[in-house]
Amino acid sequence: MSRIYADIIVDISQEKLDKSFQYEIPEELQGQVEIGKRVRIPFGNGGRELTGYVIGLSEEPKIEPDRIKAILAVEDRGMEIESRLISLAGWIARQYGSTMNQALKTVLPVKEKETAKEKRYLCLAAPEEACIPFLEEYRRKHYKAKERLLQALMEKKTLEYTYAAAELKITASVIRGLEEKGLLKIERERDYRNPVFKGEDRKNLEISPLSPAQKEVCREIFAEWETEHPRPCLIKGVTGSGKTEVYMELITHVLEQGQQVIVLIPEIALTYQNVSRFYRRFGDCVSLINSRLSKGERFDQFERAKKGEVSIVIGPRSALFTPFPNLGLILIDEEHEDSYKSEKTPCYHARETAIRRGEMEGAHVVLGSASPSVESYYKGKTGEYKLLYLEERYGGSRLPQVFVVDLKEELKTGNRSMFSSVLTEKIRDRLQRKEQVMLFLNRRGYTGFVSCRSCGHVMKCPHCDVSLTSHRNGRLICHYCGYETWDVSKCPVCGSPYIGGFKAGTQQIEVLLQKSFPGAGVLRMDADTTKKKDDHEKILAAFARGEADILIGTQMIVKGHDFPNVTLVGALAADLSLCSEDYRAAEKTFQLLLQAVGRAGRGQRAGEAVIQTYHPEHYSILAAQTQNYEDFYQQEIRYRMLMDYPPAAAMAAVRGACTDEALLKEAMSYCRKYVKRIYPKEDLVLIGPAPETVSKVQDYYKMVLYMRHKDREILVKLKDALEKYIAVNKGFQNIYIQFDFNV
DNA sequence: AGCACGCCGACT
DNA sequence: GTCGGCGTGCTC
Repeated sequence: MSRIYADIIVDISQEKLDKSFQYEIPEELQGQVEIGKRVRIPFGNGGRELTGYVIGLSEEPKIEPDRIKAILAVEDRGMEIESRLISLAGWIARQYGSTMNQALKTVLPVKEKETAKEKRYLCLAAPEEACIPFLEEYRRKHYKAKERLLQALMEKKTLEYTYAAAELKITASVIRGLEEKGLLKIERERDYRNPVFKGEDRKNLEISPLSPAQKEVCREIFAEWETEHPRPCLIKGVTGSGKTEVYMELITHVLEQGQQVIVLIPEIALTYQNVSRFYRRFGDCVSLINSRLSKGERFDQFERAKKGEVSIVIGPRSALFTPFPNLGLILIDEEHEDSYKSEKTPCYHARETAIRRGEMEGAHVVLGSASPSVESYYKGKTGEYKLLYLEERYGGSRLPQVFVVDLKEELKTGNRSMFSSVLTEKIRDRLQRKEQVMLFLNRRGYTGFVSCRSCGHVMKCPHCDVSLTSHRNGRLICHYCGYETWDVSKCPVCGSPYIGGFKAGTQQIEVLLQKSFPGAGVLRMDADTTKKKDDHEKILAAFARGEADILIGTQMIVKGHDFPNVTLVGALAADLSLCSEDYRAAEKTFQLLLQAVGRAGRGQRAGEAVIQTYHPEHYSILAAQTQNYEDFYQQEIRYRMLMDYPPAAAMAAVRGACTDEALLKEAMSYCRKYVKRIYPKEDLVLIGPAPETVSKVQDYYKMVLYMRHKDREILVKLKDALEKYIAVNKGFQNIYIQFDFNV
């Protein structure tokens, strides 16, 4: 009879134990040990007892069977919700190519409990005079580590444990030595945490009745929920159509069933102003999670959720893992926002993961956006999601009027400045009327593409249809496939010498503005002026109070806040993101422009927007001008299908990092060769390896290999195989490989 | 993380 | 020789 072994992750708070261990299941625990269960296990030589998580069951012992120890006990405290989250972690690890340990850490804040709650400090336990003889003794005996530690302790009195370990290279045995001499004490300090939520005045609670359109959307969603296999619902609702009222109605319905709700909002929109409506409507059962919360505070919120003290959690991406015992609904607002995709391994996408969690726990998923991501809208159109429209703006506010300025024409008339004549004129007009202006410089993805200022031609890769990036060595490089060519001094299309990178920052614009409009109050918002956490809000608040006439900034300024007195929005160079080297460039450009344009004239006054571009004929610009999402989508999906980009096919990235460039290059090309060897069929497209957009970070060179295939499962299998290949190959020892399934 | 093991300088 | 610190590697 073959034995069954349990694969167990020992202690997820320990980075170094990032692998699973096999344990025997003793007779009396047979049947109790399942995936996701918490178990007590012996670990290490000292017979140390630890808690582990069962992540799998296997029949084959991986090491000699006599070295395998047995599970001591199953913790039944390990509630159902945790085991569900652990299976979700399993899915994340598989889907996004991370280790189980990394996935568990993303999903379970539980284990951070110890570290966040109890910070360990090393404290000097003897008076300084008493230490000096020891210090001298250590110096004499060349006990370098002890000397180092004691010296530091005498200077600072207390040290953080982790700091001592990392910076002073102190090991546990050294600390024990000093402790025995009575020179040092380890203090565990509890982080006392205050509750986040202060009671909100609910007296002025008024529930506005739903409009017929809103009612209809709710009715359709409820009808979908009644079906046997409810699909995720996608509400495409223009700004001002009252999506929030619909959300409220859905939430109320779910709460009435005794279930709980998770509301995801992009981090940037997670302001008090935005969530206070939820407090007013639902009161104390609402809990807010944001990145300003410490890990401990976040843990407390999760704990409250588990105990049933709250039933609505509002937060960013990470709030998705709130351990509600009976989750009924996950709402994702502004579902197209890219902050829903994690940039750390596992690079999970909150939308996909929410849908998975919904399936597993029988919770509904509702997505909302004024301009859904191409992927989601595609799924809506093909029936994978239920698509609902909320197109009518109430309050009758009008769409802003949008002017598109061709910068090529401006150049022809001799205007080489950042401001077209139309925009200059309109700014002057607003200043006179004491209305406000927002100028938006889209620098996302700007990495030095090369374009002709005369005809607008952009140097593109002949293989990938993305912009080439100019490098200091005088070469133009494609970051998708590595194609290289010489930089040009003349436009290959029209012969104009006005070809080069677009170089302008918000700072230069500020200077230019002050020159052109002396006396105008200008506020600038970019990475420089928002270094501290609150700077962002402070600038916006100052602008809202009318302390400046013009606000210039990067994409930060177009998200979130409404300014009723803003009647003009200018997008200074809409192309900057259009020409980034990313197949999503058009989508991102359209999204940003649509949002920017939407900032104009939110109050009673009619708004205007000016889009300056070198590509007035590009569909993303045209669609932004008419503010027509449908037009944009039709063009974009055609392009994606034609080029086999998602959602037509799945893409995965293999990202490598190494301090040795040559070694990295070789290793990455081996990856490519290996993948090609085990999957030689033509339907797999390999792109690269090529340097990453930012090709060197802190002495680490970075390269990426893209894999594209119709079937995501194939990519997952290839990733698994590649992972094994990398693990057994000595040549990969100093190379960090990361997988990203959501390119 | 915690523990054992083995290397190497210092001192009997 | 031996004592003991300190780095390294392993834990199913």
